[in-house]
Amino acid sequence: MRLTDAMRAVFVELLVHGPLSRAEAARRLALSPSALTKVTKPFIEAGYLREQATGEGTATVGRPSQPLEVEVSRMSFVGIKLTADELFAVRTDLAATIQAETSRPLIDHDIDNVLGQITQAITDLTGEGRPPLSAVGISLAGTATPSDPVVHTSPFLGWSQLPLARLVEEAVGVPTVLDNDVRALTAVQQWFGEGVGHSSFALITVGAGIGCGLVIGDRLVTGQSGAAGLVGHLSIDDRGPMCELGHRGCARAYASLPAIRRSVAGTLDRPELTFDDCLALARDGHPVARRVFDEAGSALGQLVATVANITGPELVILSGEAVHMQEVCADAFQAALARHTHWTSTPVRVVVKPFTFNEWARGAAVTALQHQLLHG
Amino acid sequence: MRLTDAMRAVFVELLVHGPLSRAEAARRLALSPSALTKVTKPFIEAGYLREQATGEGTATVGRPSQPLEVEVSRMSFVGIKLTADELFAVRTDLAATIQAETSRPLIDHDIDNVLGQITQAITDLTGEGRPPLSAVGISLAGTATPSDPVVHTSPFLGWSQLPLARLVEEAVGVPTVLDNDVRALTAVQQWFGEGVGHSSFALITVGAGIGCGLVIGDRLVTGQSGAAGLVGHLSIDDRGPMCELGHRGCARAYASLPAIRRSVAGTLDRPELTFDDCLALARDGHPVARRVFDEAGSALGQLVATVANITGPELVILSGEAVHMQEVCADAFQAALARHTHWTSTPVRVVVKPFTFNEWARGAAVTALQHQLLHG
DNA sequence: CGTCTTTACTTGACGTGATGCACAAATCTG
DNA sequence: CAGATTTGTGCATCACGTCAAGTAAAGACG
Repeated sequence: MRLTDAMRAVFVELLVHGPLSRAEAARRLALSPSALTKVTKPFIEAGYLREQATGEGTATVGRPSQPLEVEVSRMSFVGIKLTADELFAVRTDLAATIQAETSRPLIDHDIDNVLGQITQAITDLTGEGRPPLSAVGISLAGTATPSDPVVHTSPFLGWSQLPLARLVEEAVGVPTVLDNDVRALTAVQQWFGEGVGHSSFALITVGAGIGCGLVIGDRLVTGQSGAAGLVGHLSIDDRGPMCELGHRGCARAYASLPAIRRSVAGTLDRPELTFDDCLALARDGHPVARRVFDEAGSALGQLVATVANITGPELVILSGEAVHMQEVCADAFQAALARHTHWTSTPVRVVVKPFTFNEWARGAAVTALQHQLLHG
Repeated sequence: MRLTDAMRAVFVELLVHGPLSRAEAARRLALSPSALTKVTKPFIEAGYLREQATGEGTATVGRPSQPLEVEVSRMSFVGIKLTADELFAVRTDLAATIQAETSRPLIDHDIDNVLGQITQAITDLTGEGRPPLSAVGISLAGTATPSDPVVHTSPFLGWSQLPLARLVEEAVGVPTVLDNDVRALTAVQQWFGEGVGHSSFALITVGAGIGCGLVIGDRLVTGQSGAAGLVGHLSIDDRGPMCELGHRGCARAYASLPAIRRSVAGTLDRPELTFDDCLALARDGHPVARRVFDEAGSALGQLVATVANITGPELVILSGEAVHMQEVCADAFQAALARHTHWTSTPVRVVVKPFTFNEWARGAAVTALQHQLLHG
């Protein structure tokens, strides 16, 4: 089935903005109603769209509308997140709902072994009787972009100039795209999360490091050779704690999960404390933990304000493995956000999104999904 | 003459990327050669395009190409920059070349008086025998955007909710657009300056304040209600000089023109010193001036690195009334840029653009020009 | 209870805007 | 002077979306 621009636009609109009547979709996309009947017919015949059971709910004048819905099970995607020592994979449907997941350790970084693990994970997730796999997405920390199938340099995997997407594509026989991990998470928010309905927003992730993904003018910002959103080492002040690169007072020294844990556990000389232990101490009012989390919140607030001042997003989404620290440092965060927001603006709206680790792999799946629907 | 998307694209391509043969333009825009004959014919007939005199220069096989050139005198624009106490206006042709300029003091901020000054300036610049005025652009500090004809709040002009573009449009009878001053400068660079050929770049201006304009994915970034690029109060450190809002070590306290002058003149207790006097002292190795300019350069380097880390531009353009201080602080600038650039990236390429004050008004003209060609 | 109004959807004729193809034009190459 | 090569043009064609007209399905109303 050859797709026109209008067909793609209609399908994506229905996928992202839920069931819509033809009339409503036509209004939103500035198309004629007749265009919509024409455009949707082949999708319905091929089973990609379906007419919703008439809800008989809203009593309104005129002929009742016939909402169209994407048949989300009609396509299937696998997303894979690579870290230095483990591989996480999920299978999702068209709505990015996770259908199955798996993970496996990476013994070494030899490309043949990793490739084997990847193909194994994919076959595990896509057995018999399931909708055929449409595309695979792979995300990793570093400067990958979907428009380029090769990993140029990956410090922690020790790869350079590795055409990973092409290798996987040849091994599995399915289109494969590569992307930066934070950008992949941003793609999830853009189509299926808090970003829906916003033409510009920023996603800030707090976890092992601090990341930032940007959507501006409805487009995910890539940056030159994939290097945008590098906020981890933003200078907060010049007297604070030190990061592993020797930056005093940089954002990840203040607010990353390992830095916070180290700071509390180190000061108390209790190396066994986990991050959540530290968080519990702060919740109980322990002065050291409180101070560390307050400073982390302040650092994050300043970071969010800086990103917002520069890019002017409608919304900032906070997420990552350590977002739940907001429960103890929200006040410090808001104070710093207000203090560092440019005086002519009001502080940007911030929403906190809870985070589970498989979200990383889901991001990779959404990257594949977007690429397939927009450029497939 | 009704314009199709392709016609607009071809015209803009020829305007921005200089004379091009039909064949070359067709390749760049992914159109068929025959489309180009068809598209360019009405422009040539109406006198907007012209076939260049055959240069007989480049000896190459095949039929020689017939480059097309925009007849830049065919349209005319006026750009106006408003400051608290003066109005600067220029008239330009289609290539944004300044044809005439004028300025006049603003006695007060009463809207009728200002409107009178504006219309007077426009009639001064557009006398008899000149190509008819196509559009007017007005730029001012603050959060204006071309999509909205009203000045919502302008702190230093004391206006709020003033539909300035509509008023000028009614008074002069020509389409009028409003924009932020730094964004207008960025538009000049995008189409007629260093930004040509780059799909993403940042413009940093250093003058009375510090501004930032962004182009990402070939689009000028506006930000929510025009609030992007607010880098002036970026925190550089927390011990440095103080700005007028009481921020310690913020960028404008380190690197804006008045702050530098105040810092040198104040320390030396010589209030008569101008900025250029201070610059001369630094050039001569005066320890106080040297230190102040070095710190300004460092602050700017850190600021540029921060913007580049977040948005990943291909290029950063430095401009503004005080850029020429680079002649004494380039080393400090480069060192700070390298130090604050994210470790996985190489420092962004920076070019310094000399600046004359009428550039502000030229920016407004280019805003009008872009708006006219893209949406007129 | 029938008729009117309102909104949703469908169908086929039509128009617009770009393409493909054939061809002319203008140069260099051997 | 006969290819080779590239540019530019005219015309048939085609693809994609709009327009106009008509059908469908509900509530509103006398």
